[in-house]
Amino acid sequence: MTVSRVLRNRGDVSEATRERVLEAARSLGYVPNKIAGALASQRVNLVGVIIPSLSNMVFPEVLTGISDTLEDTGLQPVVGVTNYSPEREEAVIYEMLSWRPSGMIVAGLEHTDASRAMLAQAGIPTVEIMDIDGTAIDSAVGISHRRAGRQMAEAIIAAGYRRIAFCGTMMPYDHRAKKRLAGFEEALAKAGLTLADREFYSGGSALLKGREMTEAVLKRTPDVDFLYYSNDMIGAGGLLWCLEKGIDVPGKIGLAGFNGVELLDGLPRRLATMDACRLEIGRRAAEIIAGKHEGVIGGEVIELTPTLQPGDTIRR
Amino acid sequence: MTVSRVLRNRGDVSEATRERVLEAARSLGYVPNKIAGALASQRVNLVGVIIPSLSNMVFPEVLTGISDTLEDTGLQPVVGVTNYSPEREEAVIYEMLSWRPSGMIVAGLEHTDASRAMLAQAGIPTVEIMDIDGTAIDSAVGISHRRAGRQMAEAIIAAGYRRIAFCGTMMPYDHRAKKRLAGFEEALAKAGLTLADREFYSGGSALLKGREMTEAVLKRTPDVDFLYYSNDMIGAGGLLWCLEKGIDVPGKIGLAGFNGVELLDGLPRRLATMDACRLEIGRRAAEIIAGKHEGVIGGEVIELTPTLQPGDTIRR
DNA sequence: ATGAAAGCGCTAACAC
DNA sequence: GTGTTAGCGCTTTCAT
Repeated sequence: MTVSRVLRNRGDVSEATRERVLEAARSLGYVPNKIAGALASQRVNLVGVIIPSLSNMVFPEVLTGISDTLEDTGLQPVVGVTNYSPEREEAVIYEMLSWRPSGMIVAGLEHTDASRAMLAQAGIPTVEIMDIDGTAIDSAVGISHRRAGRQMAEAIIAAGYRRIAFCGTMMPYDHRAKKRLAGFEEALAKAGLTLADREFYSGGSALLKGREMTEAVLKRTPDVDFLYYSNDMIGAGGLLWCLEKGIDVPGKIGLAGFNGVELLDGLPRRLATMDACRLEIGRRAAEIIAGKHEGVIGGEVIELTPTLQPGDTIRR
Repeated sequence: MTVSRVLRNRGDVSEATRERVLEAARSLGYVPNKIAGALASQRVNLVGVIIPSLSNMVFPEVLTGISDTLEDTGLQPVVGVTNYSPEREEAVIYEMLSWRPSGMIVAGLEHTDASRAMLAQAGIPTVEIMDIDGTAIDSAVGISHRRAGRQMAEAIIAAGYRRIAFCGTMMPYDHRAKKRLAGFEEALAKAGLTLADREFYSGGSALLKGREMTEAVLKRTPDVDFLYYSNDMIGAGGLLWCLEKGIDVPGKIGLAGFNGVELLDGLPRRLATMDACRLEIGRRAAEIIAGKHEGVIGGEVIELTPTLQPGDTIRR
């Protein structure tokens, strides 16, 4: 009826009735029922966002980008967390799709077959984010982690390091870290090198783990002259440890991480890293959803290019 | 019809038909429409969670607690971010309530009148988290920040420090930081002391800001012998700066932060801090919602007691 | 400019 | 154990 028109600023309503309705709504503390509205209109202003974790600052940052961009489109993000489990992801996707959102943003390109099928059949825009090394269901926004790893290896080799070791997470489902390492080793191989050592961890304080892993590697393989970390937090831990031990960085040992986290700005020395374009990825993904919303069709793949920040932990 | 019964494991359905329905659903890639279901059943498995920010690791951690606990209750968190703006919070609450969630979890006790009214009238359990210094709408789970500030001040004074300064955020709506400072100053006053200096910041890398503020304070008020930071990140920045400058910590200057963040474990020295019980708060809040769901009524206020971790940056 | 009526896709209650 | 029916609170379309 008329009330509905007023509340949605639709159709012609006289100023008088309009005022009356608004007043009544306010005094009654009326909150419309979107469930009924959505059912009737077949329109839902929700966007499902699925990420592996909230403990890793990377994802809250992507979320911030999404949230900021969506803010003035009338769309609302709904977040689901998978804990890096494909089965959990499948369940969360199912759950979200059952609310018939206007779009989905999902981290990564690796999903169960069922997940891919559901997303493909949902009839809504889907954006896979963070990674572009693989096949997208619909749209994708991210960087090539393979290339990022390769690039870092090339920079390290160019700087003259030869005994290079790797420290990273053990998580079997962190596909992006895995791709970075693959690209890294690929570039090493091309230069006739192989990893001098490698160390993995899971759980705990990343900064502390970085220290421990660094110590372990250097004890086991004392002639290592470079440590490549799968993320900045463990890299920062390694850096602090080296500085404390009085090790010459980057003279005797060079260090590099990945992500370009803000935290690094406050460290005694700037760790070499690579920006993962997190905010930008979030923004672009949200823009695609918001745009599709207006009628565009067809998947697009956007590759962002991370910049290598040499910092002060690679010799020049 | 029967299909509905199967999909929800309700009522008696023969194994045969059950199988048939399930099979059909699977092959059709059928995803039920929760919108229609919710409208018909007047039940929604969603819990609204409203927090000020995702950039501050504190909130993702609370979310993790909520998410973990809700996981096996069939309830799903839906996150809204306010950026510390009461108006935005009001809008987000309105938006969420319009989806008729089973419960709401909202950070803090300070809200606009309209927000409070909406939550009070929604007829669903509401849990205000993080803080208990004030009046709750329904239930609340948190710590007394006022008391936390007081306790830290008492410990500092007991350790013999007398020229005490404060460094913190400038955010006018960070009520909890404000309460900690109030409690802190209250305890100082009781000992006949006042803050020797104070410095505020907003935005940027917290670690870096911690360094800058520490330097600024010590330059302006060289006889300061203790720095109380409103959070651990800036405290960590201050600690790193002091260590680099060769300042005797905690001999010449003592330091303390707040939150008990994991990061501190990897620092060269353990910053004194106070655990804010973030995970526990998330868990308890989720439990209240999940419990109410089952029929209990009446608001309860749960005060958690943070423990002071003296670390290595307070003299003993 | 306003009202009336027909669903949206489910669930709940009841019949069979 | 299975089918039938009447809504849930809106939006949409069509009349007035």
